[in-house]
Amino acid sequence: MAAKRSGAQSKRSQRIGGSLQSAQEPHSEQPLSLERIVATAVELLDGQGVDGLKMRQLADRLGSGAMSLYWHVDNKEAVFDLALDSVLEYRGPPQTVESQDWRGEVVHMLEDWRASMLRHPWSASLLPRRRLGPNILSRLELLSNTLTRGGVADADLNVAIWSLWNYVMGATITRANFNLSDDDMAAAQQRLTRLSERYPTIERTRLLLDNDWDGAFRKGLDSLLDGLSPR
Amino acid sequence: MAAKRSGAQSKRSQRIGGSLQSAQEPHSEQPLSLERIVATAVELLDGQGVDGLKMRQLADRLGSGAMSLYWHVDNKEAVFDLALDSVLEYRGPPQTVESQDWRGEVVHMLEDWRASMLRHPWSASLLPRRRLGPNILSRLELLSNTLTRGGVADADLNVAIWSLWNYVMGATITRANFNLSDDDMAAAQQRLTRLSERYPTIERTRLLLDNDWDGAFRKGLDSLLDGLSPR
DNA sequence: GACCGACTCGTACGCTGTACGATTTAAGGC
DNA sequence: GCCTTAAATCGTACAGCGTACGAGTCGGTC
Repeated sequence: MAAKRSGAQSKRSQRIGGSLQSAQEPHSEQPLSLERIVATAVELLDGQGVDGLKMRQLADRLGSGAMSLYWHVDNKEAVFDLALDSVLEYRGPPQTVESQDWRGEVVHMLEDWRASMLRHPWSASLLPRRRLGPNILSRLELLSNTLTRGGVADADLNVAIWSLWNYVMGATITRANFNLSDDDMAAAQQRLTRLSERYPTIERTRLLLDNDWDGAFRKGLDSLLDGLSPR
Repeated sequence: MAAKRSGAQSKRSQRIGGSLQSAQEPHSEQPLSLERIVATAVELLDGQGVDGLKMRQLADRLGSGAMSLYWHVDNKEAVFDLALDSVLEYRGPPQTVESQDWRGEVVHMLEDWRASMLRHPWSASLLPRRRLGPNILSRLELLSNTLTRGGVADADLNVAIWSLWNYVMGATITRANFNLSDDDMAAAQQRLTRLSERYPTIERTRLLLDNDWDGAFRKGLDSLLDGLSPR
């Protein structure tokens, strides 16, 4: 008669810190642990996407029975929460960046944020729907500090933070879901030219085919920071 | 031997235009139709959210068997696509807005976009993952035109459009998923003060409790437009 | 030995989307 | 009237999902 633990998080709620890599050993005789579960879930999510993560498959990869997972984890939702947060750690700006350059630090952190999520495309669509984990809160705290250091008044701070958040989230979610294989590109091209008389302008500027996503992200971010900076 | 239709869209692919209201008659003897299916799907989505839409329940509401839906619709994904696009129609700016005020038109269209999605919160998280329907493309076309009229050069146009798109999507998705009941608010409050020494700045400015979402959206949008406007 | 908590997992249940094929209904042609 | 054909409906069935439940295993302590 094993008593399932009840509260917010199973007793195995240690820190999920940084060392979450693991080779792709399909099965192994190591004991189950939160760390292994989360790391393997991330692998699976990277490979199959959000809908591709099944508890049974996750257990298979770990060499265990499906129901064993539930000793370490409350339910599938919790797996998502943990996997998401584990992927969003931020190590801070490189040492070459001096603390004078607040704007550079903001850009660096946000580009790193976007890059982290694009490395795990499932994380982008997941993030807005879930409780903000410690790694996310840390990034917001850092952003808040840096902006303050840059001269943004307290009264304008929240608007600035949310504007940057909105921009980064929108850009990353859009990019992560725009997985353009060559076939897709061809299809989009065809579709567009077929509709060119109905949407002449966006066809002319090739809005949907413009694929310098990184550059566009950076430019838009610059514009937004221009608009937000104290004048 | 009924031949299921194959191609892109079942033969019932008429325009889904504007008149998509329907009272909440739980069952009725009217025949099934794409329009009724989509309208009822929207009702259900509004009430239960994305995960709450089940084909059986949808059929029940329509007073039909579950499998009857599949004559009109390829699969559940198609229901999502149709429901999403049906909700994003734009009727254009009011007549009081004169064509001089390009920036006002942009703001109006984008605020209407956000409002439409917040009226159907499921649509926000759905949009980035799906093919762009005609109503969305029309909005992009309009945006493109208006910006050009406002003096944005072709070379900067795509960056401007995507920046605005990113901002609006990020803001709307975030807002739509932040459904703060009073209980949630209380919980967040508690959680924050408990963590106040770890995240002092965002606690001080009450970032997560600031609930003037509409005002913040407008202010951030203004800043972004400031940054994007030709100097 | 007895006991106990930590942990694992086989089985089973209810629910999902939907393939398949039988059935009903509507519309013409004669 | 009756026959044929296509459009539309739906009952049944199946595989796959998350997970509740309870039995089973293991390694310490007394």
